[in-house]
Amino acid sequence: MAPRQAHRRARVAGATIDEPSTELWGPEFAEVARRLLSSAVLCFARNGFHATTTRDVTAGVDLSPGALYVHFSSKEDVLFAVVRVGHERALAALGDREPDRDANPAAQVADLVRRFVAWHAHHHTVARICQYELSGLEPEHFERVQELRRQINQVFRRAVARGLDAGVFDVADVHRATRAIISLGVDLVRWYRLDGPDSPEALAEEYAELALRMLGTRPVT
Amino acid sequence: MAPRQAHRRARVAGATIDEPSTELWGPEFAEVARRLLSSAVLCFARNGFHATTTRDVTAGVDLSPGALYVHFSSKEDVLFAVVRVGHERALAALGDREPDRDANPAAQVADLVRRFVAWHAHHHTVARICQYELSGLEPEHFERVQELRRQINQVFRRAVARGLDAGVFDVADVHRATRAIISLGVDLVRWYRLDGPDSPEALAEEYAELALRMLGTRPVT
DNA sequence: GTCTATACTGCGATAGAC
DNA sequence: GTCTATCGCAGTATAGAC
Repeated sequence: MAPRQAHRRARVAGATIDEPSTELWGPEFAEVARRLLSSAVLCFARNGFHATTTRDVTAGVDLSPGALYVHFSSKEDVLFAVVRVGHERALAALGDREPDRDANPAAQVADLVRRFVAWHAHHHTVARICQYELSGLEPEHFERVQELRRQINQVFRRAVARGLDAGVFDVADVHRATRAIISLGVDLVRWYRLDGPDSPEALAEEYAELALRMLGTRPVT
Repeated sequence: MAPRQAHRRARVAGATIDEPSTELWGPEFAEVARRLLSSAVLCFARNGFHATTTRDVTAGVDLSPGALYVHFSSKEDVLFAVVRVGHERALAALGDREPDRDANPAAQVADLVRRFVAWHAHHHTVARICQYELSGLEPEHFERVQELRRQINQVFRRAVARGLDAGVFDVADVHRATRAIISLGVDLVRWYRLDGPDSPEALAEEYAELALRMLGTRPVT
């Protein structure tokens, strides 16, 4: 068997892992818990949930192995916190306003794509865990996350459906079109890096235009 | 701690796992090795590489735990075989013919997308491991796989560049456009199921059209 | 709330018979 | 080439002192 520790540290699977910001977690968690979450995000993103040890997580914030269990009930509980908050923030980033009935549907879809892509680019390390590590969740926690994912899908689907009703989109099926748009926004967590040539906002703008093209509309200003 | 075995068996992370075909592995592997690989694919796709035990893999083909090591040197060696062959087949599916200089660039890109998407849909269980489990590879093996991924990217990039040179595409940047096209083809492994409403060929056709739209071209027949 | 020490489990890999 | 049996160890989680 290969030396696991060295092996693990070297593994990044091609993705650059940027430090997640501690503020992301909000007042729901105490200071130490927040730092543990950020350490966990780095570890999970680098090596995956199952390859990460509780010692890795605590060592990242200079605590002893046992200290984790004062703040979380298990390693899975840490993962759930990361994934739940990640999805909640992504959903919140889409904006909580009711869609304006009078606004241009194409502009609204473009706006959603911009928000979604910019959030995923900014928080691509957390978002990566939200996409890649769901298999580490216990069934009940997984179900809670699925519900958030359904809500995110619904926001996009409604916007696409409105444009289709208004006759400004040229696609055969709402679900399929929505799926393709979200695929673009999700897959960026696989390759995006903050120090690359594309700022989150530039990528957001590019993908908003691609989404409109896929929907069969010309860009709107 | 939760009961791990029951926990593990219940875990599918929302994706349907279809049985991989044994023929995929080709004559490179003996019969028993091929069956072990197919069992491993199922286990890895369901639970992830690290959550899968060598006992899970051997139990899937009614062998004793130790039998695995007659055919593979380690669990990681099994993963590498799966991921390497998966990438080789995906690359081969793109076709080995040199691009026809006289052919319509748009038609050529559409053809590549069709082949890529159809392969990933047909073999979505293997393809899922190729996208999600790279972090389980040792650095040297990971590098070998990266080389195959570069070749796949290059095939697409060349085709897009040809169309751009010919003036039939309306995009600012070859790399970015290629990236978006591949994102669609890759992300389907996250949600695709063979018993769903879209056949691999139907999805391939849909995505070929979306690719042409993103490139700023009208579909060609 | 953090520490040190450790109990307990389960897994990767090997040994040796057939 | 497959089996049974097992070694060695890594890793989660807990106990109990401070």
